Amino acid sequence: MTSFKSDFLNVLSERGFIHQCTDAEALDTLASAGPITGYIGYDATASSLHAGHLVQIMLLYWLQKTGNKPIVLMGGGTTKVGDPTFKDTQRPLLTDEQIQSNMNGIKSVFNSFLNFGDGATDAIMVNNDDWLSGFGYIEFLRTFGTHFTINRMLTFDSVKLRLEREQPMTFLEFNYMLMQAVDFRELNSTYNCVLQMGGSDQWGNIVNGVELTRRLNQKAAFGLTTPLLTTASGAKMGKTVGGAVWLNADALSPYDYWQYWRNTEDADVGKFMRLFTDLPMDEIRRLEALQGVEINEAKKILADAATRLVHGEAAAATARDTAQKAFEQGVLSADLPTVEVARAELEAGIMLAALTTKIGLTQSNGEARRLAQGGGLRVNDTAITDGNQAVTLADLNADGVIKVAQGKKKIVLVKPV
RNA sequence: GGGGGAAUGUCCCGAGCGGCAAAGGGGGCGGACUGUAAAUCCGCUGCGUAAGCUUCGCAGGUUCGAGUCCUGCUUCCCCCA
Repeated sequence: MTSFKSDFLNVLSERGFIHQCTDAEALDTLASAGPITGYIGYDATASSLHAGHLVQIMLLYWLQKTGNKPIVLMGGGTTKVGDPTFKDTQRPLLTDEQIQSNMNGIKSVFNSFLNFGDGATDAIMVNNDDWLSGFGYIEFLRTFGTHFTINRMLTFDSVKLRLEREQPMTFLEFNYMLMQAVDFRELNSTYNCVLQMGGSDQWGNIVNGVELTRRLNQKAAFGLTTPLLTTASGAKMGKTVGGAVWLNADALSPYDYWQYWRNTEDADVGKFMRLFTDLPMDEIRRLEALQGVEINEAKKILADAATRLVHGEAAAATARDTAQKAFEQGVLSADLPTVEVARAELEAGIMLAALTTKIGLTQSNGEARRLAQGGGLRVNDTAITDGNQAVTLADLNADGVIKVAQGKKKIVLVKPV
């Protein structure tokens, strides 16, 4: 592994963030000379970012930690077009209202990772709608269209893939890469931003921005991408029982978030600690070397550190404590996910299958029944194989709740009200 | 403009002589084994307590019966112009 002069690239490099870089040497020289400004763009396609975005967020985190200025670019404008990169089909267009509300949801998570403000290395957040929407069509074409050739655009993998699979790509989507390039140029003009980062799938888009900036602004500009992340067994990252691993607490509770990291495969522990925590490298090297049962300790530390970054120290501690009680001591903690059910319903007796569906453990009664048959449902730690069995107030435990579990890891406390 | 093909189980791929709730994968979930891991093995994977109900691009039609045949429409692909 090459050694760099700048802290920034050294950290990224030893932690495994770097996949490709347009000119690592020149970027290193620049970064070692003084603070640089870099940005990453996020399109507002959902109301929360998820674990898949985390690598990129960590890039901004380290950028700031090593004395540089991060810009968070909200894709208010680009989301209106929709990024076609490596997608098979066009996604439905979002309305302005949806985009706005998604952006509001996404913004909050950055506060946990970055310090925003007016200082030299304080992070700022900008919205590309501010400049993109202002362009007239002809003006846009004349200003930027002349710098892109169709010949070149068609050679990008992101476009080629779609064409080779004989899937249509609309002209609208085809314009996305221009808009992203314009973003970089705009940020370079306004904030002297010299670096765009992103996932490896963004390489083509980033390179376009780098070239456009160099050409129009006659300034140095760099691009850097992170490797595509999969777990050691090849699965895509960021999925869990309930769906994506969201970063917003209202989309995924800190407890579930903690659980996600706790369940990391052995082989991924070191990699994840490098990428998703700020633990010192010495400690990571020590922890990832643990073997067998001992590596579970490392996983807890990983979960703690990762949760702390997103949800804060207190939430991480609570999550760990809750998990420890539930899994290691077999004790219930009041902090487990709790759902309130009308007392009257329990009094009358509610079918187990209906109950699990009601509290979100299953999607339909039929699914619940099948699950039960396979031994996947338990009430107060007793497996119930008949989904039609009634759950009543008699099932309340000493704490006045009913513990319903789907499998071994998904536990919900039912509380009568 | 002409000719030929394709759309299947609300995750993906993909079989399907007129009797099909629809083969097989992948993925996901559950169980066993373990260490809240991986690998492996087993089970489940449309809705309904049930009778039953609703699915194969959309709308009609033929038939006792249609994913399967006919007509029209939509979308996509290929070839010719």
